[in-house]
Amino acid sequence: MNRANDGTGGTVGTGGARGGANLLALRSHNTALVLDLLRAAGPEGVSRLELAERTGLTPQAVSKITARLRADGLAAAAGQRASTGGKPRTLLRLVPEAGHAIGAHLDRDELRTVLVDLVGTVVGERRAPLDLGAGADAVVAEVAREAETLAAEVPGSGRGAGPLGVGLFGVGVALPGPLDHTRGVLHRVTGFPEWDGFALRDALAGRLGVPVVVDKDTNAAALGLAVGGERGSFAYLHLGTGLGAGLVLGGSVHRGARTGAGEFGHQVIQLDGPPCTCGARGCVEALCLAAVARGDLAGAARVLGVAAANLAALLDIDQVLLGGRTVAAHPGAFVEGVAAVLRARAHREGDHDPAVPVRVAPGGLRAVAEGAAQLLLGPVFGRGDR
Amino acid sequence: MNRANDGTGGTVGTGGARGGANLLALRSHNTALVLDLLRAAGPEGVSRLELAERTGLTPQAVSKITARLRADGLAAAAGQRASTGGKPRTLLRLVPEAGHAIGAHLDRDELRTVLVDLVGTVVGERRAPLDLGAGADAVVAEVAREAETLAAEVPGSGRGAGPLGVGLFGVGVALPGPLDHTRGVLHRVTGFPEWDGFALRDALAGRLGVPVVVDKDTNAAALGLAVGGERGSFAYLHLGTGLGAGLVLGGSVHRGARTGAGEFGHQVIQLDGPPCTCGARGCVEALCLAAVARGDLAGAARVLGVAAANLAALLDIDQVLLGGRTVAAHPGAFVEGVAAVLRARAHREGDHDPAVPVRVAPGGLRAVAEGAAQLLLGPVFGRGDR
DNA sequence: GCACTTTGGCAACACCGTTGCCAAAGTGGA
DNA sequence: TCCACTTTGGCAACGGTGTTGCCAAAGTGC
Repeated sequence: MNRANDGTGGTVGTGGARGGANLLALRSHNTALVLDLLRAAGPEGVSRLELAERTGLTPQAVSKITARLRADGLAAAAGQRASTGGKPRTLLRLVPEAGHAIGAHLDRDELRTVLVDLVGTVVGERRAPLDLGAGADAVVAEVAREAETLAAEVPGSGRGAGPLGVGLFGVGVALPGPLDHTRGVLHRVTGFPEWDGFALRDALAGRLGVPVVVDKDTNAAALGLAVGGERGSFAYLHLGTGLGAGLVLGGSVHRGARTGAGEFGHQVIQLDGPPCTCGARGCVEALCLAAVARGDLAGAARVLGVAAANLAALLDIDQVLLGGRTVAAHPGAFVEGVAAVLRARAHREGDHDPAVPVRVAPGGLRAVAEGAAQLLLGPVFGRGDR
Repeated sequence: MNRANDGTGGTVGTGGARGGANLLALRSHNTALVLDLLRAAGPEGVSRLELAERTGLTPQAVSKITARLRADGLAAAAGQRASTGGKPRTLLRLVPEAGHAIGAHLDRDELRTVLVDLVGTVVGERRAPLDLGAGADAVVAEVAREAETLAAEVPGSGRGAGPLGVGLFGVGVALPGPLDHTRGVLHRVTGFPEWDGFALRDALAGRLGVPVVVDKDTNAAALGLAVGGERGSFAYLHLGTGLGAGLVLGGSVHRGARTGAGEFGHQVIQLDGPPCTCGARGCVEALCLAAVARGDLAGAARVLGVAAANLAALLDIDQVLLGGRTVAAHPGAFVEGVAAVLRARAHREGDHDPAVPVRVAPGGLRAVAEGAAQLLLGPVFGRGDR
């Protein structure tokens, strides 16, 4: 009967101004909070009282919210906890099949698409070669074809399916390069000027008949990690054919006003250093990739570490996560090299704070595609834009 | 009768978890939104319908909220707009005398305190020499004395005055160096080890009997600028005896989990560059101050510009604001030097985006003290932590 | 003087989380 | 086996939010 999320996201107030909130927005907010905790709890489930404690809501409010979710088929009972002297707590879990989303990762030469259920589990995956030079129409057609093939696996789905509770939420598309996340328009695709200003979101949405969201690959990966359980604030550093970053501050992806945030590769860390393809001198990307090219992994990691330490100090983040093909090829060398720089910086500046931890981002080469799917699922759990 | 803000700030849910919202939180949120627009409108005022349009609330909701504010004495009628064929719109404005806050700026050798009214106008100011070496008790006593002298100017105020509608909201204290904003504890005061771990907030609050908030000088200045009308996201770069930054992202100050964000002076921009006092090499602060010391203002500005361009690219901010004694001494040279680097970077990376604008921050040497007062006033207008 | 437009308050309403209450479902001791 | 006790969680009533429908008030313009 009830809708857990009607898609309006509360009162509108379009534009830059902060918006007023009404009762509908209040309900969506609290419902999203509960859904987020249900998802985080996994198949074991959580009790109502635990949800109440962790949201700050009263137990009765949680009961009302979870009753709606159960009526909508989004949540279900999952056994009960051991008694502590009274009636045992009933555990609730999210129903994974209650919704799905598709994530598409347009890499330089490969298209990777995944079908993800409501809890974020990948339940379908496809890979296909990609040729951006074939033109926008051909690429859009190819992405649509792959998405439709995957979508056919969703029970009761198909084009035009409802937004929630059954079928497909939509398709998230992640790709490198500057673009406008809010409008879904590409600014520039390096090496393929015919893509400049292409309205990818509308083209794909018009063809598929489901919502489409477009974002930078690094932002998608960062969102996927944030939804996947990484807490607090962190930076996802992606080292592949280029170098970029996705920033998560306070649990939300920071994109900046023009989706330009995370421009990490062209951070200058060597005044008057070697020239970069961007025109500047001493960019991390140029220094790092040059070191990789000559086989100097320690040098590449050190350079990356210096830039990561700059970022960590500037934003006071909780951890640094590394990903991308180049990192995947030599994970140990990069993690240790970057961590060494962060340790040195922390010890020099004061004894109070421990060094920012560095890890390889979970998810591997599928992280971007999974994150792309979270562009649609995230808002359901309150992980939308900010 | 009614309280526009009861200080609880909605449901608690202390800790890192995102909190649930109840009706009280909803009301505070919308009330803060309306208050913020009233403050931004200035003495001319705004009409109810304009408030409704800009918040996304219905006119009737705005009427209810403004009726409460008028009953509380926070808002009042301010004439009416010209008719457009019907009943003319009644204009509403904030009552400046409805509340005050004190801001204290503990600089290296000077204590500057300001008394600010509800709309942010400075209505009192004091300056006194400061000697951090005199010990915590002496400094706390001195700050308390200055604050009490200023507070005496508030009609109907005094110690223990109510939090809203009459008297003093509290005292905001801004000072350099690492500290814990949430607990009001100093970590380290460069050159004065006896201050390590001093609970400044509690010491001062206990003595004055009003709420006290402590923050870094750069964060306070950035908050003051954000409340003072600077829109969107920006960085405030403070170049005085040291170099630091305050970051405003999406209208709110970004402090990071440990109030460490804005560590800008020790961004490394020259690998294996000259050693810095922090132990690292090639920090902007060392490079920039060395250039200033040898009279090379263009060089100092260029170095600052490189670091500013890194920051602007990483966070996709809307503008860069410069402040601090060194900038105040040579504003033209720094603004132009930094702007030149940002222009060059923008043109190299693409033709779409114009360069990030650079300006001298308004407020001058009083900006930090004014911002410190906003540490108390800001939350009333929804500009609290995030 | 009258028709019309526009503002903004009053009253009724739907619905949010909250509170008070109590049935259901367990434990543990007699 | 019974009973006192603890704990869970649903039902009902409640206060208070923004919303809707309605209309008096206050202007303009013919």
